Amino acid sequence: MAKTAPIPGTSDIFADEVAEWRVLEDTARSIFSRYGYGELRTPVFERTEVFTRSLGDETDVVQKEMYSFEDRGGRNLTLRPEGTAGVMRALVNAGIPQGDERRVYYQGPMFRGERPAAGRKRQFHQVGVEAVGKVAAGIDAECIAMLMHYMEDLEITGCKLLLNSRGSAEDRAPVAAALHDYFAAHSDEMCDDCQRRLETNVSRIMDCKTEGCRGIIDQAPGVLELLKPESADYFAAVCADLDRLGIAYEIDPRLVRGLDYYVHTVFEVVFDGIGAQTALAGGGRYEITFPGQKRPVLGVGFAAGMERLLLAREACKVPAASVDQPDVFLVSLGDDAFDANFALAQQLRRNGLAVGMDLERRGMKPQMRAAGKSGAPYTVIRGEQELTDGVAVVKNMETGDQQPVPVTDLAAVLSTN
RNA sequence: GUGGGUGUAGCUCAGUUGGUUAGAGCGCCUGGUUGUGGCCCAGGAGGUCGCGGGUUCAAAUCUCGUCACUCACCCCA
Repeated sequence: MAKTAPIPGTSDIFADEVAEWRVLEDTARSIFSRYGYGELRTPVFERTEVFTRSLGDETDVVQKEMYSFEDRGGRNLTLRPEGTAGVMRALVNAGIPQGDERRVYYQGPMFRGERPAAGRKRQFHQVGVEAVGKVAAGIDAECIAMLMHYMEDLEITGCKLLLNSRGSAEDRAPVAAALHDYFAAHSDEMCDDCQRRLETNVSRIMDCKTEGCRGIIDQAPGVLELLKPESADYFAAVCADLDRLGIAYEIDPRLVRGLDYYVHTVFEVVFDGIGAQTALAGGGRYEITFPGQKRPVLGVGFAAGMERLLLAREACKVPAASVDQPDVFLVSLGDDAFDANFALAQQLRRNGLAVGMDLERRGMKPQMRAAGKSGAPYTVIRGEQELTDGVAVVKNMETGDQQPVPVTDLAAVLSTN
């Protein structure tokens, strides 16, 4: 059994579960297209530098979570740990005319070598969107509204939208310096982790849950107050847009995202009840500079963890999507009827019907059991008598009513029911 | 990478202070006279007790190791 188990952190997804995945995918396509986003499918692996350059060399993802390998040509490749970098690479490669904008969404597997836990896999799936190019100021709020629209249609209730700003690229150094100064002054009161973060990633300290650090964090200078006036104005405009769209949000100065490319608006949708993980989706505005490109490419987007959306829907008691079931189940009495039904099944399928049938040539009882279990609303029964009469008995499995129907009319009769 | 919990039938799990043929429910198969599912009844198939050492007359049970699953830390979707 262990030998056939999938690699740790990966899983096999069977039909009943796939039905749930389809809900996520279909809903995404339906909603995102209304906002002008079309699907983009990019490779699951890229040159490693596509990720290291855009996510940032110092981020945890790049430092210890990437599945990297060398291919036969000696190229250093990496299984994508997130979707944005590859999407941006593809759009840049395709070329975006000056002053134009591209809107795409994507969906598919991502890979990170972390220790698996509830809502965290090594091969996990994200559905995300990116608006790239000349991203107008209004896109931040529109994009967030679309995400909340998605949550709503997925019937995920009780989730919360957190909002913050990182300021512009020019804000980053001064803000980090200010935070570093503040926390350095209190370093002796902080936990070991935060002392380490002080040197590696100051902003992460804001996330610390340790009792002793909380007091210090609460007194820390707010990131928003440290921003340049233009950046603060930008953030205020995004908030005003959200108010206009009727989107509820909570400004969380402690919200930090793990990737370096974010600027200005960052947001996260959080939900309690899927283990230790709380983030269902996250995103923001970003800038990525590719080798050979003079200017950074701008974008706004988000990604949602599909496994987590599934868990959240479960926690919200959303009824499971139904799996595909046959429209009709064929039951045969005797070898002649079996042979006739074997051919009939094929014919009905060509007429667009989903047809089930027991191929074991068993007795009628097991066939009827199989018919009932299949969930087919109708059963078609044929024996010698029906064959000579050129009819088939159509049985309604719910009411138990049955009627002889000419075989030539079967497809039509079953299709209308 | 660091810790905790758990590995017994296809699934969910019992298995008493180590004791010989390892159980239940669900599911599956066959029947309950002629060609009718769900309910009920009877019977049946199915297990290297995760794997490998050790202790013992005797190990599913104790011990060590290992692997897997799982939860949490870290971090994130």
